[in-house]
Amino acid sequence: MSDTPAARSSAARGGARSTDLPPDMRRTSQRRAILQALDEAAGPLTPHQLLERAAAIQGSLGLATVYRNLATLEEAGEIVAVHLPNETRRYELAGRGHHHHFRCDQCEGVFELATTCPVAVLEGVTLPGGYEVRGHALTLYGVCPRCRDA
Amino acid sequence: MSDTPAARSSAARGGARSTDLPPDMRRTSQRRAILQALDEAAGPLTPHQLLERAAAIQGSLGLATVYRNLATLEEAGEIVAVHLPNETRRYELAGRGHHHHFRCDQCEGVFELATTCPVAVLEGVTLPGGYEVRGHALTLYGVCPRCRDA
DNA sequence: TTGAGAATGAGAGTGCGTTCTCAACAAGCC
DNA sequence: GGCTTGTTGAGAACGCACTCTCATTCTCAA
Repeated sequence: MSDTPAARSSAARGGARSTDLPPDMRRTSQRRAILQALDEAAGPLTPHQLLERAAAIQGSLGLATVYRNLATLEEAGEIVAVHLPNETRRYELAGRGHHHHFRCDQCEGVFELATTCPVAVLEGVTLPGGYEVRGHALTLYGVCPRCRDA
Repeated sequence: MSDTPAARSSAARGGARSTDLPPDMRRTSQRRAILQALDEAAGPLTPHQLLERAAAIQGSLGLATVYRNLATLEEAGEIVAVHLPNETRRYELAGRGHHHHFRCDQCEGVFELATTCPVAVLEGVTLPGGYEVRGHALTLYGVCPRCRDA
């Protein structure tokens, strides 16, 4: 647990990020648990994963609370939604810069990658056919280290 | 209509591809209309788009027929499903080789790209962290030529 | 031409992610 | 401590993509 991407990213930001809430937002235990779960994750989480992990931190909480807080926190710019092909929406903490995700074919987990983006070269380019590129979505698939070693 | 990607791809394959059905599959007018609609499209289509376009070719047909044929044709290897982030499943004719898609932010259309793949370099590579890459999904976003000129 | 059975169409049904409702609770200002 | 009001939890409700049902129609081998 000491060198997971989550542990590293948490350390890089100085730890107790989960208390950084906009001033007009009440600091409830549920909200803090949701942010803590996102902070400790190695990649973006689905609402159901978040429900599970936040419940492990906080006691128990309702699915409606998770959805409500995701909407509120996204609007406040604290978190961002992550869409992967053929997957339900996931969420991760905002402010992590441009990065992509890796999805393990075996455990179906999604992880944040630190690899430099191979698609950046196309940004702003007009492709043959006249398509003006303004953004991209890249997901890598394969086997995560945990599943390979298992 | 004479130089769309669809027209070009159709011409490249010699035209009346839509009659190439597996021998154990009955050649109904609905089935032919579905394949013709896919053949004439500039990119993958959703079941509803397909319903609309096949109906324009054939008269009218039911949504269940579209879904049933998509499943049958996919199983037969005639078509492939295309998953884009935050979009419902789309379908395109099989055998078009490795390519990616461009989604227009304005008209929300999805187009097939002929651009060489910038991610191929990562195929088979093990990334820092131990992630073994075995595949990828890339979608480019921006403005299509039609919307830019409009 | 005919008959078996594959395919169709319309609409009801299903599954799943997400949102709404409303009474009870709790954060935070006075 | 008391009060205001934002927040919560449980479950019903919703929306949408997709599948099933079944009577009818159509394809195609014999």
